[in-house]
Amino acid sequence: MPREKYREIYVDLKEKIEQGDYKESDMIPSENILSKEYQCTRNTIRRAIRELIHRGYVQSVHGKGVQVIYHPIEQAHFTVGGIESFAESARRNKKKPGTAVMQFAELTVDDRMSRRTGFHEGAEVYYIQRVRSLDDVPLIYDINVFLKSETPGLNETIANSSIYKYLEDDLGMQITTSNRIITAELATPIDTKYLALDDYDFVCVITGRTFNSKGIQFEYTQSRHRPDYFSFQDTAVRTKYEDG
Amino acid sequence: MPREKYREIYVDLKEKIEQGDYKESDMIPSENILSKEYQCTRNTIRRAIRELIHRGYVQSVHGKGVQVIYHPIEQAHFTVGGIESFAESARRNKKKPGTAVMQFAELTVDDRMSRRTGFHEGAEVYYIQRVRSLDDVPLIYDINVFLKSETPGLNETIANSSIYKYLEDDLGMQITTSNRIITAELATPIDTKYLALDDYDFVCVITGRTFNSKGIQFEYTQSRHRPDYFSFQDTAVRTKYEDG
DNA sequence: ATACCACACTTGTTTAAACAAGTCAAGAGA
DNA sequence: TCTCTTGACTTGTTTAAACAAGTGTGGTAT
Repeated sequence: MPREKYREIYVDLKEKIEQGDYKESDMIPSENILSKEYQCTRNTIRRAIRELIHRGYVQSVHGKGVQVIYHPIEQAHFTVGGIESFAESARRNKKKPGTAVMQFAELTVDDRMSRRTGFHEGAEVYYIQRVRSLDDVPLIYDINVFLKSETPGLNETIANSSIYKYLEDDLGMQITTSNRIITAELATPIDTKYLALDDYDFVCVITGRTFNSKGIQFEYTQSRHRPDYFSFQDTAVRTKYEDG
Repeated sequence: MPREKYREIYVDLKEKIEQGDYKESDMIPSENILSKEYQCTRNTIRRAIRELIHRGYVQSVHGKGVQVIYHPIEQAHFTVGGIESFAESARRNKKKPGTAVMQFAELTVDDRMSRRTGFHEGAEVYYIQRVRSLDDVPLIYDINVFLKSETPGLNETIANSSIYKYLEDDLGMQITTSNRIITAELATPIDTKYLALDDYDFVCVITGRTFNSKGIQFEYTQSRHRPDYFSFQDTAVRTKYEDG
C-alpha cells in the first residue's frame, strides 16, 4: 500500500473522478482547500495533481483552478497504456488471460540483434516467443528478450505464467521506465499461423525497451496484436514553448 | 524563449544528451553539483530532471544518481509523439509538408456526433477533412472538428496552411493537453481513394481530443496514416505501487 | 450604463531546509 | 581473508514561505 502522502491523495482524487464525485468540466477544490482537507502543504497537493494531469484526468487553468477532463473510454478494445504486465492488462480489461510458450532459448547477442534490442554485443539473454490469448482466443504474439544477468532463473515454467510477477515478487525487481514505439505491419506467416487473425492481414506492434530501478535495460519486447483487439491510450501535455 | 529557470536547465541538459556530451548509461552530475552549476536550488534541478525522465532521456536511481537512457531512434518512419502540429512533425522528420482541403463545413453537433467527439449536443463546429502529404506523397487523411466558439474566423484558406499556427499566433490560444488513442483499421474507400496506400489495405489511426489552456476541449481529431510512414513514440514511467 | 481599478481569489515558480532511504567504499574487528 | 559497521554520498518526500501572474467580482468615478 502507498505510504507516501501525495500518492494517497492522488489515488483518492482519481477514484473520486472515476466514480463521478467530480464530474467532467467541474473544478476540483482549490489547492489551498485540499491542503487543509488532507492536512498537508500545498506542495504535496500539487504533486498529486501533477500525476492526475499526466494521466489525463484533470487540466489546470492558471488563475482559475483545476478542471476535470476525464472521459471514460468505450471498452470495445483491449486497451494498452502505462506500464502493465499482460496479466494486469487482461484483468483491467476484464478478460481471461492465457499463455502458450512457443520457444524458450538461451543465446548470445550478436551485432544485428544488438542494434535491434539495445543490448550489448556478447550479452547472454533469454529469447522467448509466446502466444497470448484473451478468453481463449489467441490474439497476441509476444517476443521477449531478457538480459540473463538481471533475470536469473527464468525458465519455461515461469514463462508459461507471468514473467513480470516472477521478476517483481521473487527477484524483487522494480520496473520503472519503458520506451515504446507503436506501429502496424503486414502479418507474417507466423502471425497468421498462430493468431486468430480472422480476415485481417495486418497486426499492431508495440516495440519497446524496459528498464529496472537500477537503471539497467533488462528487456526488449515486441508485442504483435490483432488490430481489432488493440488500442493504445496516451495523454500528452504540452509544456510551454517549444522543446527545441 | 523560455524564461523559467527549470526549462532553461531542461533544454540545456536535453541538448547535452542529444549531442552526446552525456552518453547512454552515463550518470549526469548529481543534483547538488548541478544546483551549484546553474545557480539555483536542488528543487529547480529536480524539476528539470523530472521533465527529462518523462520524455525518456534519463532514469533516476535511488541512492546512486541519474542515468542517461536516451537512445536515438532509427528515422525510417514518420514519428509522432508529444503534442505537435503536422507542420512541426514534418519539419522534425525532415519532410516537406503539403495540405489539400477536401471538405470545409459548418454544422451543429447531433447526438451521435456528440458521443464520438465529446462535444455537447447543439454545439456549433467546423468540420474539416484534409489530405496531408509528405514530400508530395499523400499519406495522411485528417478529419478535424473544431469548436466554433473557441476558434472563430477559421476558414478554408487557413485550413489550407496551418490551423494550429492560426490558433496559437493569431488567436493567442495555448494548446495544453491531448488525450489520444492509437489503433489500426481496415482502409475505407475514402482512404484508398485519396491516399497513396500502395498495396496496404489498412491505416494507422490516431483519435484524440485536445484542450486549450482555458480547460475547454476545442478539437476532436482523427488522423489516418499510411502504416509504413507511421510510428508513435511513448515513454511510460511506472510510479511505485499499483494505480488502484 | 460604462469604464476602470482595487481586491480576493486562483495556479505557477523558486528558494530553503530538514529528514528518510538507498548505495558504495573505506576501514575496523574478528 | 572475511564480515560488518560507519560515514559520505546519492535521490526521495515533505514542510514552509514568498512572490509572480492570471481570473473574476464588485465598487467607484465618470
